[in-house]
Amino acid sequence: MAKKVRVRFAPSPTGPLHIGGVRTALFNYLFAKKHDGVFVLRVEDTDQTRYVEGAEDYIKESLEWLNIPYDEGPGKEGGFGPYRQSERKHLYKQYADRLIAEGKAYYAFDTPEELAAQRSQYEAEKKTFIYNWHNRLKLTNSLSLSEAETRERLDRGDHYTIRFKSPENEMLHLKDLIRGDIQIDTNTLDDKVLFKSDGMPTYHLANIVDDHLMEITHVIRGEEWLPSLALHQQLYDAFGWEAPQFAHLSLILKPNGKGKLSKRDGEAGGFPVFPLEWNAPDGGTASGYREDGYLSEAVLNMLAFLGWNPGTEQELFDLEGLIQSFSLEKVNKAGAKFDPEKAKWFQQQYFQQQENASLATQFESLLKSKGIETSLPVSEIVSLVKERATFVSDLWDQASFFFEAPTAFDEKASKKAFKEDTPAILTNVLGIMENVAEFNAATLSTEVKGWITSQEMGFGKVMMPLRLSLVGEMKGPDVFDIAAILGKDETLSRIQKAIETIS
RNA sequence: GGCCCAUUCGUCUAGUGGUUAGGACGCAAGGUUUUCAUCCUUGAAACAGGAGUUCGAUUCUCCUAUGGGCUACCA
Repeated sequence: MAKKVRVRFAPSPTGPLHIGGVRTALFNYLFAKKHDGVFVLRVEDTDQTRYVEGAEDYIKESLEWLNIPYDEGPGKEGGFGPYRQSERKHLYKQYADRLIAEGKAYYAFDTPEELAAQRSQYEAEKKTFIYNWHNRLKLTNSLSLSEAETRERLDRGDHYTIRFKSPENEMLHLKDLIRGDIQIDTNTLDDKVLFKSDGMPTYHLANIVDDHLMEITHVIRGEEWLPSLALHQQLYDAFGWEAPQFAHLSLILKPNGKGKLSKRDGEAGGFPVFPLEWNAPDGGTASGYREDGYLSEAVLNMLAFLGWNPGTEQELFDLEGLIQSFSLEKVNKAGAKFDPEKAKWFQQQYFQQQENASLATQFESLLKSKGIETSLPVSEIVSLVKERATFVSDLWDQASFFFEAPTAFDEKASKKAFKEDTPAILTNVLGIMENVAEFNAATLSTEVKGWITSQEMGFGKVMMPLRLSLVGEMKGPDVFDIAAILGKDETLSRIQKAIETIS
């Protein structure tokens, strides 16, 4: 029987979660649910110098908003906790020691300054500095030092790191679920630091130990980790552990220009790069999809299609549909440029599916925030202008004239619509509307249009000024629908006002 | 510089050893709406280049180019 699928999303709490990270979380979630598995959140906070207050909460809130909750993680014990690496600190050292005892790792006493000096010297000679078999005996470590000297340094408390002893002349055969087979010559690999002088493990060690201990079966992570796959595989082998299967996701790139999507691109292009608005402890801020009015379903759908597609022509998927259709084989190898326009299109699709009543509630609170109290039927207004909107905020742009009478008339439109005979025409319309049997759209329409026809006049001569009187611009739903909602008094008053203005 | 990964319309992508290379976003034109938007129809738009394998390559192999990632006691 196959092992129960367990995947993890392992972000570092160094700031807000970027949509690339969100996509990684989503793919992990989809894969887990597709295989009836477990989705684990593990916080990788081994670098104390980069820890940012609030980042962990931000990550949790983002997953919650997107409705992709973790099954196990901080606050949700599942028998494999704790789920913060800082709380697992005591676990790692013994594994590093074990590697040393078996001759697979060694102590290194070089200071960061010494290494930096080595690197710049190599660079000056146009050579590449790699801390590995070809020069490790020329550096300061337990391989180049005598046993007694190593002991002495350790005993007197010298700072040290523990490095992995990368083998010479071996060809590694790695496997990636998305990319297939990858071969690496170990001669090009360096002896990575496994354990830092501050007593914390590096990502590499902590990652392998935790994935093993947490019984992770599939590691789905960003492509930036592909180069360390060789190290990780060797670590599993060194410990004699069965390695999980790996899948590396391509990166999300800038909409135009070079490189991966960054916070700056969002600022420059006027679109969010983060799921939620972020207010950093140091005062920096960044906009988020949620605060910009996007529906979480739209963001999820949009993100899923960045680097993945179901192989059919269907593009709109709810979460359940994504779970059913998802497969790692369908994930693309190449990086995808982010397209804010397509993101908007997804939003528009989902926005149109919203119930009028639900939108009306949201619109009402927006109106309230603008200090507008109204007795008009908001739900009806929403149904009239909804198809012109993509966000709740667009509703205001499309319907503000219902709540605020026009104070000016669009210049270009006025030139076209307001002619010498316009006041006389509007006065006639005013008379018709005043005496209409029932003030509703259908009756209004019949009466006014009937009159226009009887006058053998062009429709535009009447309809354009009428719209301008009520709306102020040449936009919006059917004029008679507008008039009906506005009510008799307000409609007549606006027409009256227009007549006065242009006379 | 070294190592690794990638390359189909402007963008996201489907696809196959023989196809009119399909869809979506965006763009353009037309229609509907006597407004605007929506919506509908149509259109322009791609297999990076060069070798090789093959009767035949966009599809397989190699090289080149381009793009991306990594190259920290960061993750």
